[in-house]
This record gives sequence, structure tokens and C-alpha cells, in this order.
Amino acid sequence: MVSSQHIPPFRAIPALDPGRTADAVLLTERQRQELENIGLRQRFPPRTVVYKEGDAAQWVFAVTEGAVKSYRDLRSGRRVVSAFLFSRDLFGLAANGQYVNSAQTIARTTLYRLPVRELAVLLRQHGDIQFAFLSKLTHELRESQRRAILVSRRDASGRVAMFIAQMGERLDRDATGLVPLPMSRSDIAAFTGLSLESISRAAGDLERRGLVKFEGRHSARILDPAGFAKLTGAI
Amino acid sequence: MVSSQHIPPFRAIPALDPGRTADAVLLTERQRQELENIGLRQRFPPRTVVYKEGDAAQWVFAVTEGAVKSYRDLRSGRRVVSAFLFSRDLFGLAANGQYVNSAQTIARTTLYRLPVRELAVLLRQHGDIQFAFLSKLTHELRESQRRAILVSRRDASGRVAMFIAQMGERLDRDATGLVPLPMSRSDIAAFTGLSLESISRAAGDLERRGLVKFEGRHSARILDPAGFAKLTGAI
DNA sequence: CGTACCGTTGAGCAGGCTCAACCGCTGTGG
DNA sequence: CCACAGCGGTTGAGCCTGCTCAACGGTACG
Repeated sequence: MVSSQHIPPFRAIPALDPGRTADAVLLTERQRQELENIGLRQRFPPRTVVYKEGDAAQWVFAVTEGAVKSYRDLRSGRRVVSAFLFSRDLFGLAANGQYVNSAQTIARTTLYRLPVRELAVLLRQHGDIQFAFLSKLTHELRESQRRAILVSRRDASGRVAMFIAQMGERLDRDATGLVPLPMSRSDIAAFTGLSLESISRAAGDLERRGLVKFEGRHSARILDPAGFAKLTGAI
Repeated sequence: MVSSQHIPPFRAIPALDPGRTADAVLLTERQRQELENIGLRQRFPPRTVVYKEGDAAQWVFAVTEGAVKSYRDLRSGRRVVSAFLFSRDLFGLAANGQYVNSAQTIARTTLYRLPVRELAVLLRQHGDIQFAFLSKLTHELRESQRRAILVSRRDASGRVAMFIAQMGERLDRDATGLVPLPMSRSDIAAFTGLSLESISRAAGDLERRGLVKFEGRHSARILDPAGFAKLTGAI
């Protein structure tokens, strides 16, 4: 059990250690203490903009609890969501001292805020802590590639099914197979590269095929795991 | 001038240092020496498979010279190219001791091969070297997000134009604006998420509009930088 | 010189986008 | 307590562009 008072251990699959399939606990209690000495815990209500693209990047954030989206607004008015961040995720890494994306909370969220300059010093000093960050970044990179594979699908239903599958892996779903989807439909659209309407139609399609039942706006139950896996695997 | 005898400094934009727009030289001579002590330089002819998805991940690779593609073959027979790697890039980071993608050389390529276990030990000991790897990974993550933005475009011509623009930034183009495209059309298709035919038609379209002239199969000259920038910026 | 692969071009189809109207929940103020 | 505005989501009609299938061309390499 991870107390929300503290920096969470990162969620990441270790580079080494074959055979270990579960996520590794990437920070020891002691290492988290080191980070907490320079960090600050903050709570945010839903729909709070944590930072905007181009802002001076003063902090790196770790999600303790809740959900955040990282996105970019394009000139055309379209928005691309590059990632959803949940408990034990890391975000806010900058280029040239500026944030590359914008970040906004989706739900009530607790973040740990680490000042980037002090963090850089601390990481250089503590090889093990830095290695945890390195592993986490490697994990994020793979996650980003999985999104690329999702987007390579042509069919909207398949994309949405893969999206639900990915959320099911990342978020704790209960024993009954209920997958939480804290984000809005238009966020899902901006992430999957589909239009809002296509998400809606794809959801209807998955329901009609008896694969998934959407319960309320923010959760989906997988009714036919075999059929669902067949669809998500049919890349 | 970087000698191809040595591990190249990584190409990455530093997280801090606002104002510095040029790529940072991420490894000092001394640090490269440390890495070279555990590494091995290798030359590969074109179309050599460096590793396959699922292989035991024994090494991490740094590109000294040449070009490599990182890809995954999907069950459907389709292929997704997740990244092209050039001089000063890093690849081969694993999950659970296995490679996640496959990697194949596109041109004649020189790689520096670093044994992953020894590298992990070295990184934990040398905070600065590890920080270079951390910065490089951050850079790769952003690069991956740029691909996501490219793929979010609907129009084939726009995607191909953005692809050429990205290659122009990463590879050294000469003063005349000639951008090298070492990969095949089908590699470009697998990267941009378009069909081979669409790449071909988009290339023809860009030529007809007088924006780009394809010279041979492996280079493109930007004839109308303003018009080209207008197209690539119209996201 | 022949062959195989990479790339181009053409015809027709299909699936997702756009525009538009509509629905239902939520929160607010009279 | 109710009326209403506003937002998020759903549904419909028609268009458009990229995909598929297919044939052909050109070039690199043995």
C-alpha cells in the first residue's frame, strides 16, 4: 500500500530481470525520502492546468493519485493528447528549459513537484535514484510506441478497443473487468487520432457486438474477454 | 568533427539551459573513454538485422555513423517503424531483458555496442554519464511525440512534407537544401502510417506543387522553403 | 543480360470526417 | 422548485481521401 503522502514508486518494467512480469517498485522508501526533501506535495481539482507549453520548466512532477493529460494544441485548433498520466507516472520533462506540452488534471489529483535544478543535482549524486528515473523514462518511451501501434490501426473500433485494453493494463480494474476511463470522449479522440463522433460510433459498435458495455461515462466493462482480445490482437 | 572510431556524443536538446538552441554535446571525451572501455565498435552492411523483437537484450547500441530503423512486425503482416536512428542516436533499451522492437541497418552503419549489465553498473557509478543517457532518453521521448503529431495529420502530402522536414532537421542537409532520405519508400510508409502508394502519390503531389524535387530515390530538395514551411506548419 | 525488387500509376471502394441537429445531464439563478 | 443555459455526448447524411487490388515501369545487382 502506497500512502498518498509520499512520492510514489514509479510504475515501470525493468530493463533487466527477465521473468519479472509485474511492474517493478522503482524507488525504495529511503530514496523517496531524499526526493521528498526537495519536493512539495500538491493537490489539484479537476481541469486544472498544471503548466502550459512554452512555460519556463521549473518543476518535474510525479503523480501520486489521480489523472493528468499531456497535450499539445495545434494551430488548426486540433488537439493531440500525447499521454495520460496516472498514479506512479512521471511528467514535465523539458527541452531548453521550456515545457514541450501542456498538462491538465482530469480528475482530483495529487502531484509531487520536484524543482528541476535541485533534482538534476540530486540525480547526479545518487546513481540509484537516477537509474529509477532512467528506467521510468525507458518505460514511457515504450508506452509512447504502443500508442503509435494503436494509431496505426485503420478501424475506429479496433483503436478504441486497444485504448480500453491499455487503460485496463495501466489502471487497476476490479475483478469484474470494469475499466475506469476518467477522461472525456474528446480526450480519447485526441489521443487515438479519431474524431469525437468516431469514438462515439466505435463505442456503440463495440456494445452492439457484445464485447464491451459502457457503464456511465467513465468506465467500460469487458463482457467477452476472448472476443475482445481477438479484436485488440488483430493488428 | 567526431571521429567514427569513438562513441559519438549524443544528439539531444538539454532539459535546462534555456537559450541554447543547438544540440548539446552530451558526452565529454573522458566520459566516452569510460564507455569505450566496456564497449565494442562494429560495422554492418546495409539491411543487417541487429536484433529481433524478443531477443535477449544483451547490448545497448549507439550509432556512430549510418542509419538504422527500429520497427515491429504486426500479426497482420503490417510493419510499424517506430524510429529511424542516425549518428549520435541511442537504441536497444529493453523491457524484462528482451528487446521490444527489431532493429535493422538501412545503410552501411557503424555502431558502438555496450553490454547492458556492465553499462548499468557504470551508469550507477558515474552520475554525469548517466545524466547524458537520461537527457538522451528525454530527447527520444519528445521525438516520439513529434511522430505522433505527424501521424495526427489527415492529408498524405502534409505527412510526407513533415517527414521530410524532420529528416532535414536530424540529418545534415547541405547548403542547397538537399535532404537525405536513406530509407526506402515502404519504410517511410511504415513510419508515417500511410500506404506505399500514398507515399508515392504524395511525393508526386509535392513535386507538382513545386515545393520539393525528389532527386534519385534517396534525397529530396526543398525548392520553395516558404511554401514548404507553410504546409508543414499547417497542423 | 536477365531477374527481382522497389516504385509508380490507375480504378473503384470503403470508412472516417465534416456539418448539423438533437439529447440528456449538471449546475445555477430566479 | 423550476426554468434555462451550457457542455458533453449521440445520431444522421453526404462527401472525400486514402486503401486495396492490379498492372506496369525502371533500376540495381548478380
